[in-house]
Amino acid sequence: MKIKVKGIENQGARGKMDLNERSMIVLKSIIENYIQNSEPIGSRTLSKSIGFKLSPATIRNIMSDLAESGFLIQTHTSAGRVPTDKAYRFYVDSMSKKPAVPEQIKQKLSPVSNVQGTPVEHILSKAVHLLAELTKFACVVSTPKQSVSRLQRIELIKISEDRILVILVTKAGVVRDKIIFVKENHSQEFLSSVTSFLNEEFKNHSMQEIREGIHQSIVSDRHRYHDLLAHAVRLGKKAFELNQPGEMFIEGQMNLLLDSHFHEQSSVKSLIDAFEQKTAIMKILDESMKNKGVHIHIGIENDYEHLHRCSLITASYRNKQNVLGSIGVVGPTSMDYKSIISTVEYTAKMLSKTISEQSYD
Amino acid sequence: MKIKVKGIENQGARGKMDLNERSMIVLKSIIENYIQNSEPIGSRTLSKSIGFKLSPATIRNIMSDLAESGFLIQTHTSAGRVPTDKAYRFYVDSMSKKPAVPEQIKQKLSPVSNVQGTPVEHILSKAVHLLAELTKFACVVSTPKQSVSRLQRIELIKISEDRILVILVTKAGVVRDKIIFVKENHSQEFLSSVTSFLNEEFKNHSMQEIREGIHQSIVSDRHRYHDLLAHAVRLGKKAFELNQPGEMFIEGQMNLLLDSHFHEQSSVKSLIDAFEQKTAIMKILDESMKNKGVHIHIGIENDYEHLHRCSLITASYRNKQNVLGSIGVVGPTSMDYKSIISTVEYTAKMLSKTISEQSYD
DNA sequence: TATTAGCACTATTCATTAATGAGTGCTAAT
DNA sequence: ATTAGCACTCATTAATGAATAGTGCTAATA
Repeated sequence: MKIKVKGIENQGARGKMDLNERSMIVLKSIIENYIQNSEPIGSRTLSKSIGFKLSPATIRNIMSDLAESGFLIQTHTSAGRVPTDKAYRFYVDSMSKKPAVPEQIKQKLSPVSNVQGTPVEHILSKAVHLLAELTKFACVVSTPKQSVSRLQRIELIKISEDRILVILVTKAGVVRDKIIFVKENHSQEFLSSVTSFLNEEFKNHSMQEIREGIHQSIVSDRHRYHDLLAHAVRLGKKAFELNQPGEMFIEGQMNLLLDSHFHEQSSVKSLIDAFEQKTAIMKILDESMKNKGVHIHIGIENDYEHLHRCSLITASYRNKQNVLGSIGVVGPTSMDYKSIISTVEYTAKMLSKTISEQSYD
Repeated sequence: MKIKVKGIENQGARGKMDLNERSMIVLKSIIENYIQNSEPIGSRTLSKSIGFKLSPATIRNIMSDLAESGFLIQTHTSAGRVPTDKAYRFYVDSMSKKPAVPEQIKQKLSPVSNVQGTPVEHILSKAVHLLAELTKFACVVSTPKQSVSRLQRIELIKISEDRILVILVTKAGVVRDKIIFVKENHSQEFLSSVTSFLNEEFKNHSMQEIREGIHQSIVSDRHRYHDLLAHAVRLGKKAFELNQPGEMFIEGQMNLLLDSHFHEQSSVKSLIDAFEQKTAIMKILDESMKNKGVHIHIGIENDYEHLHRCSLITASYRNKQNVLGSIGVVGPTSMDYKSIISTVEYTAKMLSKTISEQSYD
């Protein structure tokens, strides 16, 4: 969005400008100043810092209007005005195209692609760690959802008489393991048969499909296997049971404490709660997987009350086939949206690239 | 350590007591009070709260002596006196036998044993989470050291032409995976041969041994395998290469912020650094694996400067065969050592029990 | 000789006050 | 429509003083 303004930088000529657009510029200046300095700017200072000539008094009028429309609030009479969540929303919505990611940031994120060959979890944790370091806020990333990823391979390993170690490898490159307890003492050979049966049968199917279809599929194949069948059904059901809820890595929580906006005791407590009980943030990350691009949740827009003073910037990452999870930043509503958004976007892109390259299809 | 004191609770008869022992009691009272209330206690108040009759003036003399011997410091004249790290050290060293773990705490930790069948990492993360919840401090746990654990099984799975997924299962029940890149395009069948060869050869050996002995062992077996050999050596070397440095889970960092002792800006910053760069804490956890029992590091005793205002209580956990890692609490030097120590000890015990039960030997 | 009472002294904390200053709102002039 | 000027508000800061909690020292005491 380009705003045309006549007479800028020209003291003498006062160009005609649409009031609306002018107040937008003022609003943006206020927001940007607040983002930078974390304290309200006065009409006088603003008048000086703004690009074109406008007296403090005029700016006061504009500010007054903006306050009336809900873009600004005063904490008390005669205090500077501070942007509301509505203002931030306007700001990000009307944001000119995201700026290019600075070379410096790209460089600092480059280690993400240097951890190829390591488990996906390591890549994620590397990425979220770097992102936290760069943004100086708290960052989160969700691990790939098991349900959507497709099976690459299953292994059943006999551990003891009554325990079998199940290893699931998904196309996305995620390895999950669990132990299942069985009553019968199967031989390793028998398990190998079941293993190859399950692999043949279910390779390339999503976990969800497998779980839903495990009965039908096996039943229809009845003629090929005999005593194997009953056991395979049982083992298979157990093996594919969803055991792990979505996980989430958090990094840089402490960063938030250094941020001036969270110095008040009450909001610190809120944040602790929000991170303690991870569900709310997890939900936002999940939501973010449904659509492409960067998602922005500003303060009060968040359903969860403890996050009302935070903004979340999230973006999903994927391999060639599926959206796997998402990564995001949790910071104060007055964060520097411009740079954070592009940094998150870039990180997600890097992540997708790295993971795709070592995905198994 | 039992201290015999005559005349306690008896105003009239002033029993003879060794001055030293009496001052110990005073010191302990001061420490315990400070642990509880986080603020210095005055001679007058102490005189009232102490078990036996002793005037404020006498207590002042004793306190003065204690200060001279380095057990107490005054932040400034006419402020109450506060225990030094030396005092805490005395306190924990002279502590009477650890109190039994309260039933309530046992109950709250019981979920640790309810996660059997899940990966070891989950058990650890559950334990450290609960510990943080109970102690209200930050808690850490190190994942099992790869080097000491012994091999249960290795699997090589062909992923693509040039990539092989290696899955290592240790006796301790830890599953590790990594991808290795190869130049030759091996068939899955060939990999199976290598797999069984490696399994036969190395099962029950520690990773360290395997890594060190992989040459000799294979060479001495030369007669049994032919072309397999060269590849097996290469693959084996790659597969067993140490790829992951010890990991560590952290929980409840935020708890520290609510603690009154860390409210000063400076010490918060220190803590952030300490957790950011995990090596120092990791080192203490590693150290703790060398000896049995609970380890206590008080403030200045820590090598790492950022931890000078913290105490760490750690204990190792193990399976039937090996010490695997350790778990610990990071809190202010004025923590309630009595209860924290026994809680950490109990948690480590629970952890050992749970992990032993699902270990593979 | 060890303990205690009493008193002088000191430093923190808290509430009050006054000065300062940044900022707005309104009105009249341009 | 814009601006200058002025009155007013409220937060922040520093200074003041009273109250408080604490020690150190000395002389009296058991």
